[in-house]
Amino acid sequence: MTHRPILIAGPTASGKSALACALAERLDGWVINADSQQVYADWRILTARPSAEEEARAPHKLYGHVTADQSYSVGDWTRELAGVLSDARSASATPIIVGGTGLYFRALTQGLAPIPEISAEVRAEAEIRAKDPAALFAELTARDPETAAGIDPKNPMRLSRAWEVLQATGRGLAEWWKDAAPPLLPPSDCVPLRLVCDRDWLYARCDARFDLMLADGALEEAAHIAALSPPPGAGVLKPVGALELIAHVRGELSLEEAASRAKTQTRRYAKRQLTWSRNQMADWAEVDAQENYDLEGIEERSAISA
RNA sequence: GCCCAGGUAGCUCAGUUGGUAGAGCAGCGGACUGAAAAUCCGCGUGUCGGUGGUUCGAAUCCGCCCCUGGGCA
Repeated sequence: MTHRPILIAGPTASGKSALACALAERLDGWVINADSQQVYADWRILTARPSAEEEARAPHKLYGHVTADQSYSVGDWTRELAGVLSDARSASATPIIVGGTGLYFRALTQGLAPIPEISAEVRAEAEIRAKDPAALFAELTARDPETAAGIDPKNPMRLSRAWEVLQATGRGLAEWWKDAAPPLLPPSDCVPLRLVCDRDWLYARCDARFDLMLADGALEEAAHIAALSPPPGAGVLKPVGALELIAHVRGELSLEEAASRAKTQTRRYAKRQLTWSRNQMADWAEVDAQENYDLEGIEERSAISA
């Protein structure tokens, strides 16, 4: 490998996959997915996975390899990524990690606590308890005040996670975090880039892209998923627009209404990504998504000086 | 042309007997440690159609005008 790994974080519909592909071609690299939804095999169009043409131009890893009945988490991703990075090293390929999931990038560059997998029984119990956030927060405050102090008292998912870890391992999250493993890729060992762009420009692209998804067969994908009848809350139902399109396929929502809601959800998602990027990745180098990419400049930054 | 109902936030609307206005959605800001395209927190952003009048004071009452929808011709 003659180049350091390149990290490309950007909001949905910002054109980051195209940038990654162009860089991979230029540097003999691999495009590696850092998007929590593009891992699902059954969603290609709705999750805006790289096209077949792009996949033919450079190797793409960790895309579409998770089946609809599987769950997937940042832990799964981090473990799989370790293997891919190792393979890339053997193949002398430059890893180009691209995606929109801020949490995945955080785990990658800052490390993840070695918390064991929690059993389905405990997780189910935690989910039930989280339906009463106030009570669960009170219990956590009593049993694990250090973790509770750092948790949003009204956020059921965060409370549920804190409780399940405490219940299953006997240790609180705050304790576990103190054992965080060193990051797979410290920022000093890679080139972290974040795409920035004008808000109106991005929103217009989100809207236009959803219409393209419909034209490309997103409804057929939704019909396929609907036929699998995944349980409510399944990971495969998480992509923006999934529930709306499935509702339309089932005749519960007009296409116009489904599309309108999905576009709104997409904009809200993009906004959250921008907030994360602006505040959590403030020290990453900015790349303007609206201008022609300076591939040469990025290559130079990535080059390992002898 | 006449009659009726409406013109209040980006949208849909609320606004009691006159005291310069508030909900939902959208939008904006923020959080985020194994569901993260998830989940959660915070913030009204306004010539109350226009204009003249009554009044200490008008989104609110009166006159005229403009616009929209419906009805009658």
